[in-house]
Amino acid sequence: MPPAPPSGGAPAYLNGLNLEQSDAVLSTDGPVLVLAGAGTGKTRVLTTRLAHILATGRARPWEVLAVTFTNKAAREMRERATHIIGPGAEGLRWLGTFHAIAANILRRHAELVGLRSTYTILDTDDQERLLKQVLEAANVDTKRFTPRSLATLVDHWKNRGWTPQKLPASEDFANGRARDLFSAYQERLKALNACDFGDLLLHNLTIFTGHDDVLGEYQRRFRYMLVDEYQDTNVAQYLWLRLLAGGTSANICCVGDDDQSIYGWRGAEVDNILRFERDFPGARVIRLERNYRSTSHILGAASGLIAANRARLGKTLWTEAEGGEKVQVRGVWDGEAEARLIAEEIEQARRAGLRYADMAVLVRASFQMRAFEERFVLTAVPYAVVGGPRFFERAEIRDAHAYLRLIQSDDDDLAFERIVNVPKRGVGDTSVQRILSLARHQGVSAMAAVRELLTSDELQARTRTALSAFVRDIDRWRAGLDSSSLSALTETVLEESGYTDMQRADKATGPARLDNLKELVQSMQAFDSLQSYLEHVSLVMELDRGAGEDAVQVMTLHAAKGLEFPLVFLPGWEEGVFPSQRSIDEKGEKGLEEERRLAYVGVTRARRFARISFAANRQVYGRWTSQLPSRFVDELPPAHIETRSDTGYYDGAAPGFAMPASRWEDSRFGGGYSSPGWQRAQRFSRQQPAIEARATAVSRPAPQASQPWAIGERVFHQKFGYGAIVSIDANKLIVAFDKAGEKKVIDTFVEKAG
DNA sequence: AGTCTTACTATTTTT
DNA sequence: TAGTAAGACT
Repeated sequence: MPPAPPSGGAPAYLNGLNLEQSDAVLSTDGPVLVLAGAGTGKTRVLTTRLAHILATGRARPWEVLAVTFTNKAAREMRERATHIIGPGAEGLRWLGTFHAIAANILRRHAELVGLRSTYTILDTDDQERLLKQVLEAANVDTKRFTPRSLATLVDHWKNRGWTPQKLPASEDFANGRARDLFSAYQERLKALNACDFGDLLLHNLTIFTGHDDVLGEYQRRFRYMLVDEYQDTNVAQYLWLRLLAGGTSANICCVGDDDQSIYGWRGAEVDNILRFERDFPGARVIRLERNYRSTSHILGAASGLIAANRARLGKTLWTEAEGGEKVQVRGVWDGEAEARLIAEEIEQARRAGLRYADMAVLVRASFQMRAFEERFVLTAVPYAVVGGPRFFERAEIRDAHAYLRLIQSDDDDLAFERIVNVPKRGVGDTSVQRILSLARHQGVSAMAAVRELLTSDELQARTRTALSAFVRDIDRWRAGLDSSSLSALTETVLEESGYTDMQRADKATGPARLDNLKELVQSMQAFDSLQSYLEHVSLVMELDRGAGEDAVQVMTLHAAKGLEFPLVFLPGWEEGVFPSQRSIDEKGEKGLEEERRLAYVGVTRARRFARISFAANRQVYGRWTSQLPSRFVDELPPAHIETRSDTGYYDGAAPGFAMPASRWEDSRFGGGYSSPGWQRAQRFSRQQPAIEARATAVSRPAPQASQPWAIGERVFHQKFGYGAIVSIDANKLIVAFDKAGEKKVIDTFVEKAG
């Protein structure tokens, strides 16, 4: 603990905060909603508030729950809190992302939902493979009903807090099989001792609502709660927070900005923030409206734009930074001309003293990036694409992880399937199916099934040799876990398995993949156990890689949230592109409002200069299309913009797009959830035990009762044909086959003849 | 088991 | 247009 502030004087960490900011920091008790507009010092308020709670002894570090959405935000909060109050902040065990904290809680109470504390967290790729198996097992046409679409749907359900039992009848997939498929998937997860991202929160809800004692323990522990980006919370997260808050007088502080809610498609419910005062009657609402980032023209343009939205709490941003350049709006002939123009302006800005890293190109969708990349390469403008394909989602990284997961545990069937024949060892599809079928019949893991099959004649000799070597390798590497470092072990595994050789043989993509693997091995040096490493990668899907170069940042508008740049380019403001046609088609007026918030986020990223542009023609997926300027261009207040059109494609007034005022019915949560939320959560809690009772600790389906075999009995085998039983040893039979001779087989593969 | 060919699809993606 | 994924073919 740092020394108490000198009596009478305000603590140093309050210096430089404006009135509203310090109000938000000092109103520690009771529910508080901080509406923090773009650039108003939100992070500073949040971290200072956290530091203040600790510094004044209101709570000890482990008694504060502080949740964020991203690992980056969590890291930043921890660093800044440590900066203010020193090492005392290190005890902040409950500062992290929703998922990381929920995963911790689930580890402690896994058995209450039928999991073991060693459960694994599946990523979206594993999730889709598993769903594919579920769909195939249920004879669903996976062409018409893709695993991916079901994955999206399941995610959506879980985001709403729905278990299969709670799934509303209105939800459908594959002609009325939604619930069955959902249930089957959950059963498979349990059998694998695994859960997906959505489950982390959902299992928490099941535990909290079914076990008052557990919930009570956490409610007492968390004396203060801080929630970042509240506008992005989904229903499950909302319920989770409500349960932990324990009542309407909790010391909960939610910080957010309804105007920056851009993840509705991910399940975020702007309504959560809009109804905070109803959820917590008597809550303090503090608005941070003084902007420290942008010039008044930029703020004016952004404010005018967002004013067209209906569903908002309303804030008026202001700044003392008067003047500056007006937001420039330009029309060009086509996408190529747009890229050329922006590349030129980048060089101009650089001659005027800006660094490349001070500039960003923010696009709606990644297909827009190509034009810029091509132009930047041509004109030697250094650039960096932020986001893009994620490191941990690359095939080679996932392969390496699959090896490690299998070394960690024989039970990881998904890992087994992924790498049993990578690199090729001559274990074909048929053999793999045979293994999995045996595993399922006996209720054991695939590895166990392999071990068993090796003692029989079921597999071809060549396959058997290959699998036997594979099993021996895995066992040997596992034995090496204790004696060598994780990164050394991984190198050994990649080398000895033949994986690196396989990549070396691939002249096209091999080198890049080998680089990635090297990087992976590098990043492992920070970990001392395989367990902790695997846990880390499943929750923190990121790798800090050397940024720092002076380069123009190219990214999507979504990726830009929370960032700021002196000069921001906003290309592609055309109807259909931005706002995205699909967004409007799918979500109507709500979708449009979210697009508008995205535009608002984009404009407010700029500190000094914002340059909006649109093209009359654009090549989309190889097809030329004519574009109209975005309705958002019309909505920009003329006083804050300056339109320039060297080509005459823009005459200052784009065709009007009079949108009828929204009359979209607010059918928020599929019925029930809407009012009042707290009572709903309580009711939800009463119903849970029924589900809980079913979640017994069965981790694999019960083995099938073994058939009563008799010596001399005639049997039929898929591969060896007819024969008679010679001897019986538990589930292994020696059968004298009419054609194939005497073979040792496993009873699940034979049936009684005749 | 590996290679070639064809068909399909294509926003945003905090964990 | 391009990139992938599944199926057919050898």
